[in-house]
Amino acid sequence: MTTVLIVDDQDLVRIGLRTLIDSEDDLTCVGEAADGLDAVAAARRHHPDVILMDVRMSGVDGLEATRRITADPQLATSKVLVLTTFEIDEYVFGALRAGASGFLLKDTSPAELLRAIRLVAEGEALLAPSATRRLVREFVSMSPRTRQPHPQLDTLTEREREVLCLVAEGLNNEEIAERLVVSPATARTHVSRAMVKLGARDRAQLVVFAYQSGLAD
Amino acid sequence: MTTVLIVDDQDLVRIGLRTLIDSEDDLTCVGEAADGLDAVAAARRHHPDVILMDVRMSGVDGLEATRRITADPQLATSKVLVLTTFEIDEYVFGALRAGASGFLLKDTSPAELLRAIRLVAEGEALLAPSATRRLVREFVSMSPRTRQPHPQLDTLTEREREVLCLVAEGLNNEEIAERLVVSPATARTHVSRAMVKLGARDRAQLVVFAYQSGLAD
DNA sequence: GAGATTCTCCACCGATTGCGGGAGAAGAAC
DNA sequence: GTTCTTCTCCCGCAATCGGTGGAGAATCTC
Repeated sequence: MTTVLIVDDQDLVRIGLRTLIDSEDDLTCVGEAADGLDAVAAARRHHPDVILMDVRMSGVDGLEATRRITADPQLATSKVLVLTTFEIDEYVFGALRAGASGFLLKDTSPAELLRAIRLVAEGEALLAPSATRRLVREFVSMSPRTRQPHPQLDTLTEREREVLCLVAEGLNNEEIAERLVVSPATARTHVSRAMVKLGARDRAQLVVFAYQSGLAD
Repeated sequence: MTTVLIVDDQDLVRIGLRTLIDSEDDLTCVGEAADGLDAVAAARRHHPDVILMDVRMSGVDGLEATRRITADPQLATSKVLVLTTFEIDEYVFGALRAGASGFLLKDTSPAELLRAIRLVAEGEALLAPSATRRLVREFVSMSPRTRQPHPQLDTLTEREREVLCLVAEGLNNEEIAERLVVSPATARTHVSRAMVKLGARDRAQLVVFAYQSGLAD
């Protein structure tokens, strides 16, 4: 039997969800909460398998409550499924960063919602399709491969790129020389060439370039 | 009517998918391809709404084919739904970075697959639950908020943090002074203090710190 | 073999930088 | 009122740094 905690500040929504859940043989609603503080307390009391969490609530909101719940080692077995009327990037990403296992809109069909509860209880994750789209878009834009390396990087020789990496670690010329087992003069030459090619005045600007081009992380 | 292109190197899989799709009133299979090159050619010929794409194929694989298709402005209306037997991070993330709108496993139920095709055709995204979990985990670990700022950042005064940001832009002391409308001597003092507090020897090391602490991007 | 590229090293010079130390003014905290 | 913090500014010194020019050796290309 999968136990569910319902968190929503609207009585009607809670009643509807409870009715839906209790009508299923394998699901049971073990509690309700109307705000974030209640939610955390109820979660500690009941240790539900799944917590249906609304976002917009007075006082401690759903995202903060989710953070507190997922941060609590005692509640590691409780999964949070965020359920909201509004689909905003901030909500979607905030919920996932807060540790939510799922994100659905309230206009989801009852069948979908029940399926989501079961999936989340099994440890899987599930997002509304539009939320998935947002997440994917964000993921792609965050991906390092999207950040194509500056074309100027190709003008550097192999050795110069190597030196650039070391500069980006904060090493001075002497340390670079040690690492590469060359004379300090050589290290300086490479650094100088890299600066000319990349239009940098400083080694500091080299570091900036290295990070922004994705050479360093 | 939603048009579908099936790409898979196994005849049996293509036959099964075609039968499934053509049995639906609102879906029709307009073509098949057995490898990546065929897939791109067939897509250009038929402009399908949705392309079911296998990953593992000889020659040009599904991910590369997906990249070529999504990179083609002529094929902007075609959505790619990746369908594979193996769920590997590399496949999931690679598919999304390549521009896929969906990622499903071949053990998905026919009903789910059909639903996914319709959702993708509508411009939504859909992932297998386990793929969603991987994506969410990756997303959270990539998120800047996870990368908590170094505690040493708090030891800096407001002004010093400000100066640090400018150093991280590659500015020298004089330029920093101009920006903040103070004398170069003041800028140098702030930079020096920041270096002492952060244990940096160079302004280059300051830049490294700024990027790694998330102060700069 | 000639030419191009790359990696290696050196010398010199001026400029910026980092370091130490000092100091005044304004505001907050006690 | 005193103390603390922060922001502001200055001087001098040694070190590193960046710029310029030159040069030998190895490798690869044509």
